[in-house]
Amino acid sequence: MKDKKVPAAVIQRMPRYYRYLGDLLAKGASRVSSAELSRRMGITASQIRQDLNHFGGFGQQGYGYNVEVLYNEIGKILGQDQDYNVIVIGAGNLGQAVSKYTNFNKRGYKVTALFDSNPALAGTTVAGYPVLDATELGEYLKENPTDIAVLTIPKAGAVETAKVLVEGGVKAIWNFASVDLDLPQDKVVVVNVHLSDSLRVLSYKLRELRGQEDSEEV
Amino acid sequence: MKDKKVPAAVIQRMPRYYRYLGDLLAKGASRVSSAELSRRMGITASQIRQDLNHFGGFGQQGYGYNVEVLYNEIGKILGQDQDYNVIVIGAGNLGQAVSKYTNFNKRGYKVTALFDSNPALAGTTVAGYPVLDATELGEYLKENPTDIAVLTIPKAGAVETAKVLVEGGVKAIWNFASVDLDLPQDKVVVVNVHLSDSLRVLSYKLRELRGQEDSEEV
DNA sequence: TAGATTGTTAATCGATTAACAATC
DNA sequence: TAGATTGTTAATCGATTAACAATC
Repeated sequence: MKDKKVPAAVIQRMPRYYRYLGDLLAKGASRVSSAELSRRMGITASQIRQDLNHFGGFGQQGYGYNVEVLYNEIGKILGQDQDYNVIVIGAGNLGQAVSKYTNFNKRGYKVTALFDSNPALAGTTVAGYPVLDATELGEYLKENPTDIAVLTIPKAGAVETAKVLVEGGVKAIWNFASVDLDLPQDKVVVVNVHLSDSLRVLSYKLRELRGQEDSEEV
Repeated sequence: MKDKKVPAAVIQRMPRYYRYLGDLLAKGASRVSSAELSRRMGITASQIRQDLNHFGGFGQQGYGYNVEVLYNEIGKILGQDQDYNVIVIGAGNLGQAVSKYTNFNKRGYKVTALFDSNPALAGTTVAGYPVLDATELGEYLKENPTDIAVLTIPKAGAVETAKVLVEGGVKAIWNFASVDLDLPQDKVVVVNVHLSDSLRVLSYKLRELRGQEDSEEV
């Protein structure tokens, strides 16, 4: 039951715990030990216990963890017990895919509108959500408090648009643009999904793997 | 010019260096010091030099780094000097978005086909690429050597499909399915893009930010 | 040559793992 | 009660930062 700042590495692992516990729950498991979870997830039991204890003592000596309780507790930690108003900036391929992503809409993330700078798209709908003109963004945010914005526009306009979002009171940006936004940390949180970075890491690893294969062929 | 295994954290940072150097190059900068890059990127100059020296001594004392040389060197490290045959598994929203993603097709990643388990989609095309029936995957791979597969199907079928990919000689999987694949590391490399995990981290941070705001309002 | 900046070694910091007393 | 397993402290490991000699 500590309260120091939780390390980023720990936070990154929480959704993975959440997934594995969800799977166990779906299987009807009622309890799980850190040792059992360790085997399934391929990380040490020690790390699991350390990680969880950043947030509280959810287990019980001699018993382990109640799967449902732990699942729900982690859900709360990850804000899965709340609803969010979401707008999607950019009605291109990626913006549309995110808007339509069903798992996304199911779980409390409520898309209210998309925005695009292409005037031809304004007035259309995507998966039933209205597409508005990008110039209306600031005005829209005044009337429609929004928790999360998904940025799926090219990097050229991303930094500028992000400022409008922050001024409009958006508190969280899910950034798919290939650029680092550099916004005031006390006003807004950002999580980057740099797909091209990710693909380059994959390409690095692929080359590395092939290098190993070659050296074994001697 | 060492050759120990490069830490994962370093590899994750390489694409970011690559982006910043690309920007500098576009601006016409010919040289850059680690101190200058440090200021721009918000990380220490020491870390930059340490990171780069995992791969080689690309700089010159008293001068710094030649932007173009360093950009190209990192490009090689990240496999950006090669072409890749790519297939996309799942012709849903995400699969289509990835297939159409222009930045992706521009840079040596050549989509050859999509696969979908929905027979209604087989025979159609997405952005000019043929959509084939998922049952043809194994056969296709025999005749069409493929470097990279992009997995954009629901987690239910992902593990099974991944096995077919590995058997078919695919060496790299870009995994968008919300599941950990657990494949033989000497046969295939995997990079995960767990979007729902990413969104949960954003939700965690949002809650954290709001908690700070509240405590300041006292 | 003098100044600048790297490459690399050494020091520090933080994260992971191990160990074990507490306790269900 | 005896066995199991947590929560937590201590030990280890690895990554980041600092310092500086090498050198362009």
